Amino acid sequence: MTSLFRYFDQYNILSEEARTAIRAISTIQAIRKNQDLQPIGHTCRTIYFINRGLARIYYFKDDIDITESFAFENQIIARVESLFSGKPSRKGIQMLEPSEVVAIHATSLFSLYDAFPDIERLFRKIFEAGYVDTVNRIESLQFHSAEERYRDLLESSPDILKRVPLKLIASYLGITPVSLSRIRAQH
Amino acid sequence: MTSLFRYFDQYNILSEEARTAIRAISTIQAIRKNQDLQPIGHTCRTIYFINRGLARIYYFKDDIDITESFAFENQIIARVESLFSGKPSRKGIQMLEPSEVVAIHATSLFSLYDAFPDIERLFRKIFEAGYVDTVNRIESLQFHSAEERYRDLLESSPDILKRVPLKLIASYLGITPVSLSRIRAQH
DNA sequence: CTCAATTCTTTACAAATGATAAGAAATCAG
DNA sequence: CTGATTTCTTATCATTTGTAAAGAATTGAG
Repeated sequence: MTSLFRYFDQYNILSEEARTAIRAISTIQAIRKNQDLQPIGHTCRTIYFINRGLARIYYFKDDIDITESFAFENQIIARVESLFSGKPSRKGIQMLEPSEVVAIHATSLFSLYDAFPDIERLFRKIFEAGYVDTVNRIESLQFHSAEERYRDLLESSPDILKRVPLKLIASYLGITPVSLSRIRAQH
Repeated sequence: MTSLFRYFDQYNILSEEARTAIRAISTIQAIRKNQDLQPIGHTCRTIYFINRGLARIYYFKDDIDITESFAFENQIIARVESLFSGKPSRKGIQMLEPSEVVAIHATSLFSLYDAFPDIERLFRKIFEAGYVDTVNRIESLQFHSAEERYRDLLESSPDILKRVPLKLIASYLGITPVSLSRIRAQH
C-alpha cells in the first residue's frame, strides 16, 4: 500500500497509528479486465484506490451504457452520490484493464474520524479536490462544444485513446460514438 | 444569524464556543438587486449563506454570460473551484434580488478547524452534500435532453420562473434563450 | 491462426439546437 | 404615467448531433 500512502501525503500526512488504522480496514484486490468492481444497485460502502489499471463509473440511461467518469492508477474512485447520501447507487464501477485496487471500507473509515482527526482531514481534502474537478466538468459540459471537450480530454489524459474504447469516451463526452467518429475524422 | 445556525444543525450541531467563533468571523451584508457580491477575477475567500434573496454564480464564455448555478435563501454559495484550489476564480457571484447574506471569512474559518474539529466536520458535511448535488448535475448535463433538464429544474425549484429571467435559466440549462422559448412553447 | 464478435467509420436522413433578425411583451428610469 | 430598454417569443435558415444501416477494422475466443 506504499503508493496509497504516497498519494495521501499529497493531501495530509498521517501519523503511523493512523496509517495502521487504515491498513486494518483495507484489502488489496485483483480484478480482471471488464469485471465489475461494484455492481449497479448497491449502496456505495467502499472507496477504492487504483494501484494498477483503470476503472470507470457507468450507468444506464434508456438502456444505453453511459460512462460517468474514468479513474487511472494512483487515483481514488467512489460513487460519491451514494457514499455521502447513503442511498443505493444506480451506478457501477467496472475495471477496463487487469487491475489491482486497495479497497477501503468506508463505513469503518468514517468511524475512524472521531479517533483520528488527521484521517478526517485527509479525506476532507481528497474529496474537496474531487469536488473541484466535478465543478470544472460542469463548465465543460454546459457550454463547450463536443469537439472542445474531446480536445480537452486528450490534453488531460493523453494516453486515454490507447486504453479506452472510443464508445466509452463518446458517452463520457455526452455524445454518440458516431458523433465522436465525425469529430475525429475532420482532422 | 439564527437561520444560519439552524442550517448548520442539519449537518452537525456546534458547541456554543464554536458558534461564537463563527460569529466572530462573519458579517451580515445587504446587497441590492443585480449587484455583484463577488466580482470575476478574485480568489474566493468568502463563503456566503443567503438569509434572504437569491444569487447566481456566472462567468463569460466567448463574451456570452453563463449562469453556472443558482442559490436561494437558506443555502450556502461559494466558488468552490477557487476556494479549494486557491486560484483566482473566473466566476462572479451576483444577487438577483435585494438580498441579505452572512459572509463567512473562509481563511479565518479554515484556521478554526484545528481548534474546533466540530466546525471542520460541519463544513466537511456541507461540502460533501454540495459535491453530491454537483455529481447529479453532471448526469443531467451529460445525457438528458434540454427539455428533460428544464422539467427537472421546475420540479426542484418550482418558483424559479417567477424569480429568475429566462435567459439566465437558459444558460444554466446549457442552451440558448431561443431554444428555451421553443421548449416552453411546445406545451 | 481462424472465425466470430465487437468496435469503429462512413453515409444518408431526421431531429434538435444555434444564429440572426424582427416584433411583442415586460420592465425600468425618470 | 411614459418612453426607452430589456427580455421573450417567433420565424427562417444553417449547423450540429442523433438514428439507422452497412461495411471495414479490430479484438478476442478457441
